[in-house]
Amino acid sequence: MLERQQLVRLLRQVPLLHGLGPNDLSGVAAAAQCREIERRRFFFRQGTIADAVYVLNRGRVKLTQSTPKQAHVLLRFIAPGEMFDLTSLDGQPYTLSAEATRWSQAVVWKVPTMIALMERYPSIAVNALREMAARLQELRERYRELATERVERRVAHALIRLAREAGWRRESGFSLVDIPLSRQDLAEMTGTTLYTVSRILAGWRRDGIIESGRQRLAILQPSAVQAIAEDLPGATSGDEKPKT
Amino acid sequence: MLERQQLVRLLRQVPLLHGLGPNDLSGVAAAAQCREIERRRFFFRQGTIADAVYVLNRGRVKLTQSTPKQAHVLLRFIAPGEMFDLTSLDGQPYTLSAEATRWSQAVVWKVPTMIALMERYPSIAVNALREMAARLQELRERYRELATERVERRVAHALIRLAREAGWRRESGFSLVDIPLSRQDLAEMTGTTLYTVSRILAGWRRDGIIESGRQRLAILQPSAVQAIAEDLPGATSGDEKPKT
DNA sequence: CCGCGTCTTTGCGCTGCAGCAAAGAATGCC
DNA sequence: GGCATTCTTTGCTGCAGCGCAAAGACGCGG
Repeated sequence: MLERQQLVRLLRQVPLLHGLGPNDLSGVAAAAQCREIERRRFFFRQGTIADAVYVLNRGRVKLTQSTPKQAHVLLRFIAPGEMFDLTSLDGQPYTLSAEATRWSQAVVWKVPTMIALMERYPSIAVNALREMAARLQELRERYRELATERVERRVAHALIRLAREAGWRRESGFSLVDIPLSRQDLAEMTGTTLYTVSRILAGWRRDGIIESGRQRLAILQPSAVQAIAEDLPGATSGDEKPKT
Repeated sequence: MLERQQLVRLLRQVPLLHGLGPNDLSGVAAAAQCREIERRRFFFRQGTIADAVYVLNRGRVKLTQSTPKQAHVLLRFIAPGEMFDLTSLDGQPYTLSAEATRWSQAVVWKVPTMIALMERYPSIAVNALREMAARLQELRERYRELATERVERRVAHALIRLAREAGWRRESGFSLVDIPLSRQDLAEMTGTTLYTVSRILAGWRRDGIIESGRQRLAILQPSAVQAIAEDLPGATSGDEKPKT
């Protein structure tokens, strides 16, 4: 658990609370609770009542949605400082689950508390809007991809996003060390199957574009991945497409 | 154009402004502008700077996103009273286009103006958050569908949503009269092609589930559409699926 | 009322990808 | 260190749905 002072210092880094002065922050901190959970445990699960707003402090969280018949979709990862996607302010159930991919710590406000804080410090609400707008934007983009692009390109896009959000720059390219990322995960991010993902990655590995192992992945040639994601020349997947 | 009084009366119906008193509303109205456009014209287009927040007053608006290579995705329709999805508060370009499907009128605030209003009347910001959360929720659901369900079921879901948002109840079922809805539109909503949509609708028409013509569509048996959308018994598409 | 443009239908061939199955790797646990 | 578990790879088969082509229906404007 955290001391008040420590908590305030942390909250200063949180985009949701940008623009608040030290006194304000202290008030906001006073209304917060703190939760820590182990790897593979859930901050909340789809179906339970959405009664709180979460901001991740340390660790890494995976937001997923699942269907009655056990098909899962991986929506996004949350990095420290980010707010978990909020689903409802009206006591509806969560429509997604938040699972820690490793030990994680989050700051939590009850929904009515947070609404009161927003009424008192409107810039919190505006910050939240910004963050929601950005999420909506990204999801729309992925939706369009899913509707219009083939699998290989979607996987390439997924890697680019992951590298941006959680990639460590190395001598050559990026490695995605922060997140244990299985083929299954990638499949659930891109709307395909683990088999197809495995085949695609195998191809890229043969071409020296990536390096990959069990739950690990490194991008050796970011530009090549980019080329596959867009429709640039230099895409390697076998057939060249001669422009007429 | 509208008189101030008339505008205030209209704004009273707008969810975004719920909770504001008459004086507040008058102030909000004073900061607003009004735009009217013809069918097939755009309130704004993807790529131009997002400098305003829109609330539809009368008419019907279609939000679409398109790729460099002319593939289009139909994100949603906006009904009177609804806020257009906001894409950015920071001077980024719009990532979608807003086209009137018929003569439409919208109330418009410049982004900095709206932010100032939100700082002054925080409940506007909270209302906006609610609306954004709902959008995000729906989009997530559609994303999951696109990733996990087959085309026929996605189309059924699209019809259900349309009926809820814009359907007129008739003796039997619903007719979707408000929106000229082509096969192409439905395809762009569900991530498929107009051919496939046409074939699916033809099948349902044979089964008496719907009635459809050029840009028109009526649902005769809502429960049958529901049955296809979920996996209920009574789905008609040829093969029964005997539960083992 | 005719002709033209737009929307819709349907036949047909093709392919990207799903989805078993089964054989490897890598890892963790006792 | 060895066994069990979990993750990955890869061959093979099948089919849902894409997408061309061409004909038909509808509705609008003149």
